Amino acid sequence: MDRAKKKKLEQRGWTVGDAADFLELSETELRLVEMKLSLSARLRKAREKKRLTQAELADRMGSSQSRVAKMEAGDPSVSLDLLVQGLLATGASKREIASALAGKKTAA
Amino acid sequence: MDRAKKKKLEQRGWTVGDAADFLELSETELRLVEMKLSLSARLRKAREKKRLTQAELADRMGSSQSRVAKMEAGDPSVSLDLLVQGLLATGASKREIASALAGKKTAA
DNA sequence: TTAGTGTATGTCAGACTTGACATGACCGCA
DNA sequence: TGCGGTCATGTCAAGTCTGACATACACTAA
Repeated sequence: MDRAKKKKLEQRGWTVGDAADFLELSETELRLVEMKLSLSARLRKAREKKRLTQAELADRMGSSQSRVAKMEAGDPSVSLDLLVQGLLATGASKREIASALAGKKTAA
Repeated sequence: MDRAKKKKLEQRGWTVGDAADFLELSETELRLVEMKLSLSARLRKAREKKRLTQAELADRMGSSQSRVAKMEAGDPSVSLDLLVQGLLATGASKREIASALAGKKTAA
């Protein structure tokens, strides 16, 4: 399955850059990882702009500080769902989330 | 939240937590669900445009016909991750996915 | 130093998601 | 009428993700 490959990648900690030697990590998977990284970067910016601590944001979304840290760190154990929930919890709009997902520059 | 809207969602199998004290959380939940529904609608359009059957798309993404059906049906058991992977498998770009996520009309 | 605040990282049981399968409904066609 | 192709829905073992916790690190102030 595709999943085995993905897991292999994840064990190397998102070696997104040059997975060339790493079997054909499908183009799709790379794009998905890129999106996640874009969102996690945006999440940190959004949280800092709101001057929230990780613990405060965690509280807002019913999660924990450690998971928020992982979200912002782009940890492979974090789903797209959770990243989006995190951004929503900072008050981001769908449009803002979409823009982050597309990889646009942080406007703030 | 709008009663009719909620009912509609529940008919599709989504359970929307509705305690008054969790109003804010429900609001973000709702937005998340809206995004998923937008993406699933877009997925069906993208697949049909490419003239792929559910089984063919499933094959492309290493999944199964039944799961693709659930994706397009907006089944709650389908994650955002999987929907995005599905769209990527149809050849959609990040920008197109972002646009779908934001709820824009299908432009193409 | 010690204390306080904020963040990072590893672990794990329990909850959730997944692919696969079975099965049924629908449609067009011979 | 049956047949082949497509899609929908339910189920479930196996796999993944999650919140919580413990702990460590960085920095600041007393």
